[in-house]
Amino acid sequence: MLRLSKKADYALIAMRHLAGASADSSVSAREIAESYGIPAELLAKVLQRLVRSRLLVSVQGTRGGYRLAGDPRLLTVADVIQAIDGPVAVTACSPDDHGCEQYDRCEIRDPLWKIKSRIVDALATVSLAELAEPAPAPGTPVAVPMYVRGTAPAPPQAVE
Amino acid sequence: MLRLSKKADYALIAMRHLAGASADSSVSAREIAESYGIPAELLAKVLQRLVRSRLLVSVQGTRGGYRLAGDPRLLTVADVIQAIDGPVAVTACSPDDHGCEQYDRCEIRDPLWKIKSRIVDALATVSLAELAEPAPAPGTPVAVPMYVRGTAPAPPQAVE
DNA sequence: TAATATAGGACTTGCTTGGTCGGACTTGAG
DNA sequence: CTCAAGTCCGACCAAGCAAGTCCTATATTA
Repeated sequence: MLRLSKKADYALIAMRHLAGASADSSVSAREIAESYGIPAELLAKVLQRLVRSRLLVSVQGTRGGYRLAGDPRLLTVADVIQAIDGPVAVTACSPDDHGCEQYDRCEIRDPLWKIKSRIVDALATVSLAELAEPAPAPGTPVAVPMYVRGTAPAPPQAVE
Repeated sequence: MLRLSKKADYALIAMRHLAGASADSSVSAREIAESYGIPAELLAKVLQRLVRSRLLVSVQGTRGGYRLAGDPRLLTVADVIQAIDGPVAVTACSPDDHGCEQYDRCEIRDPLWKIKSRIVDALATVSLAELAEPAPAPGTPVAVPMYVRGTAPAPPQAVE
């Protein structure tokens, strides 16, 4: 599995949309919802959470809406996902919180935590700017290392 | 989130345990379950699934149990997780199956698929052998690229 | 044959997720 | 000042899924 939640999907779609919009106009939740066929009330709640996480700023009142809170080249997919779904965690336990029956007997924590940090890394290396223009011309400087492009031949095993 | 299921946890714990056991003796489900405080019936079903996926072989009857089906250096965490939770998928849709309302409007698929393949990659580069000996002596040859060790700083290169 | 394994389907339960509703607050226009 | 459009935000509901239990069948050994 490892599927991310629909709310996270919606958040990414909206953030990408806003990354494409001009930086000083605000777009309403309803407008975005209609563009992509997303339940408006739900998207609203998602956007509110993004505001609370300081990824968006909201403009209240008539003709209000949302705007990115920062440079789309610096906001990453990881930021969005963590704002919605909470911190990425592969295991039930973390260095602080041993929320697991077999914590003391467990021998697989450490390697899994390493894997987790590689996953966070994968999420953090894709910026919203990249989402907004999915086919960057070769040589376009996008504040991100290049190994993210080049769809990883997914080594030995059957990926599916 | 991105949390993996408890069944997958149990599977990894069991597989690691078996990777540590001698290769020609079989270990029963109950034995493993008791070692780690895992519900026996549940673990049994997990192990059965691993047999069906050809990661384990089972020995029936009294003093039966389970054995790894292959070299622990070649079996990876990705294999185990995919056997239990099904193919890793970050999005609801895949190149074949557009299982999503906003498939045609959606612009974030491709980058997310790239991220997915990076995640699979992270899972596939950790072998059961590595799980079994979490602190490999420097220089130990374990059929796996070395950038997986060296925890977090996430080396900005290589991958391929 | 008795004891101990795996194999596997059916079922319960509790939490999470997706989605809805209704009210409070903000702004802009008359 | 007041009203309407629109946003913010918490509470609520329902369906689905994951975790765990139970029960039966089958295989193997002593």
